[in-house]
Amino acid sequence: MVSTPKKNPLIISVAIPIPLNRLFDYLVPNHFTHRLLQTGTRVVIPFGSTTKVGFVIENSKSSDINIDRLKQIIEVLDESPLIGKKDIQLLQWASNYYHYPLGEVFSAAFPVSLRKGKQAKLKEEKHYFISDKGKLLNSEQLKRTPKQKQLFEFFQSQNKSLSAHEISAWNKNWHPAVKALFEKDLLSIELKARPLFKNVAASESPLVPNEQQSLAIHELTKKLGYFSVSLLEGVTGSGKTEVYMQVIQQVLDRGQQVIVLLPEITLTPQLENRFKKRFSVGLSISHSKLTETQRHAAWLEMQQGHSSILLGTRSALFTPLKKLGLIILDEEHDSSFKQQEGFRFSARDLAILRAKLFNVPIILGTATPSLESLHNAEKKRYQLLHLSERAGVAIEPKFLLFDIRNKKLQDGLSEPLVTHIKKTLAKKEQVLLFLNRRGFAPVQICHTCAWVARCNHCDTCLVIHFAEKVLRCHHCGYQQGLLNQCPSCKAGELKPLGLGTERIEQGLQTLFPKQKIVRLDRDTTQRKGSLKKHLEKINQGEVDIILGTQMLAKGHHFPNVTLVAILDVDSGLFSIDFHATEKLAQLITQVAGRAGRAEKPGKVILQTRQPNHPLLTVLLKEGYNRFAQTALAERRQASLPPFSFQALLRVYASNPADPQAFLKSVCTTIKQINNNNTLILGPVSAPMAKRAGYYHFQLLLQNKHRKHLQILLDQLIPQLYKLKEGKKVRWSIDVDPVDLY
DNA sequence: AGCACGCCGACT
DNA sequence: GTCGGCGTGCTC
Repeated sequence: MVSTPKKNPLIISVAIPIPLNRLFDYLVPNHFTHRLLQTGTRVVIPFGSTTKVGFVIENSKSSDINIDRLKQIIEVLDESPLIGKKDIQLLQWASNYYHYPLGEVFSAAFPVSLRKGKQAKLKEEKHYFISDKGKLLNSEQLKRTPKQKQLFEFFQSQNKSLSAHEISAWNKNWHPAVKALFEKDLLSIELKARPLFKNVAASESPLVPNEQQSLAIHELTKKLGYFSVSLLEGVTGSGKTEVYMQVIQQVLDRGQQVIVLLPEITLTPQLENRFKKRFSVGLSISHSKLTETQRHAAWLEMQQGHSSILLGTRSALFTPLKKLGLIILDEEHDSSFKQQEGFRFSARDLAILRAKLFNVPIILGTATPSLESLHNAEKKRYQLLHLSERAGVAIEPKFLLFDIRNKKLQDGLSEPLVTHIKKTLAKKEQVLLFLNRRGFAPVQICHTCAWVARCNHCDTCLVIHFAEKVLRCHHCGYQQGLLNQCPSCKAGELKPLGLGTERIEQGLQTLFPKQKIVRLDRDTTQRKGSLKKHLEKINQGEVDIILGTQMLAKGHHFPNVTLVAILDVDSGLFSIDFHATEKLAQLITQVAGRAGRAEKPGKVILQTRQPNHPLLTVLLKEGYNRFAQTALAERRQASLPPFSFQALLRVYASNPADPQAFLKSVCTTIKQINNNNTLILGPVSAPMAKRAGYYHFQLLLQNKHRKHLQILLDQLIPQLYKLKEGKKVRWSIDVDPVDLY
């Protein structure tokens, strides 16, 4: 076919996944124009000296670029766009709001396979059936291979072709026998399209909800079919999941699909198992630890309606659905819903927008709501639903503050804490110790001249990892062997200073030589499945003391733990980041939630040098909600979010003068445009200026009105691309930053 | 982001 | 004399 139209050429604007905030125009050859290329259609286009997959945004008759300079598209990949109009709207909004290139934002909504141009087809299923040769066979002839005989007879009894799935349902260890029969030419293979719904037998029926659960289920069911945001505040163990499942059932009964978002990959298997037992519909899983093929399949299963429930992390939010009916976002307060590099979106905020666009309800679940969400609930933008009863028993853990000023600590443990641990162990109950620092000790220091081992690439000290005999930087990963002698004074002895989980573990082993101690941190759970193994051992009662970092705080159930101790809460009390106290309060409450489940009352001990700190006293005496109110009042007073809106401009380069020059120039630029009373905070060096050999600086912009900040950014960002000082640095914009680092 | 073009050091 | 270092500049 001849192409290049000379008259009335059709031109399309394409969003391409490159860090440039503009579209590129292309000519559409005649043989593609029998249908209009709709927004969202994937096209292959020549770009520079390579080819790329881009997304059609607009059709037009003209272009700002001289028509002779336009190239032609190479291929149209989709008959029609793979994502719907509302999802495209969502992506366009996100691109504008987060000031991130549209092509990159589109890209984030697709699995890598589709970004690379793979066909949007689910693999056909292999089906086996008895071959012509097999039809002539008497199964008795297979009596020397009983497995094969059994399988062959199963095929005869079914009298139809069977998928791997169906054979598995009959016998899990079918594979060798099928292979053998196939090789003997007794079975043949055909490919069949996937059935639209895979029905799996559910083995569990709904539990009888308590009064609060019933009320929540009732309220949430009423909202189906319309947009609303519900903040489901349920303390740990109050049965949030049961509420979710009963509402999900209602959505499934309406023939609709559900997205369930979780902050962490480690939490997906738990929920996956419960869902599989409860629901007889297709369930797809999507998170970054799956293979590309698996994510491709999950995306298309939801898009084509094979599955009804999608369980996933942050990036799963954009998965297109045939018929969205409900979004659930669990552990709403968790900061991992905010993407921390590249396209820095908040999955929570975009999930709410998505629910709004599709006119469906969204449930935000948590035991410790974020201050923003509580503020929104106060403003009646969200409906607050409470689950305060712990399912089964209603025992709140008891908090104890241990003042460790001037107290002798043995490997981080105060004497009274050791006594409590002993008492708990004597009752055959488990102890959970929490310290948010891994490694043996955070510093190796010279006893004579006070020289410390520092990282050459970062502003940090090297952390001692005793078992591995290395000093390691927790920021850039640099490591070297342990030093025996001080390289500075060449005389002094080098000693570990401070505490890490590894050192505490060693200390515990001397204190409790007969007890089984398990340490859970990034160092001990790196191998796949090792976390799961540890958790199983803990819940089978094979472990007496559990010691770990952050990862313990999230969602894992330890029914026999009755004593929880946070060894050092002080580090969270005096951070320069105003989010730190909120995060600490959430952490304490979440960790405390691990104690005293089942029939045993729990105790939570906090070791601190700040026993009179208002945050701690309010939190412990009056609970998380009172704390949140106090913290919100403080934020209002200081005009901090959610009473103002922020954007952070981060800059780094290998020469510290370059980011400083850039930010100086940025400040001048801001003052030249109408900045709507935007506060300019900075420029300052980032809290840790040197990281992995680069010097980081930042500028914080703050305005009481979201819109005013957005208008400023709209004007400012195109200028940033033009600043000559910007060429020597890497910069990025973070709208609504949650980590000011 | 890629990828090419472009001007200065150690190598067959 | 060239291979290649990565600095800057463009991509419809």
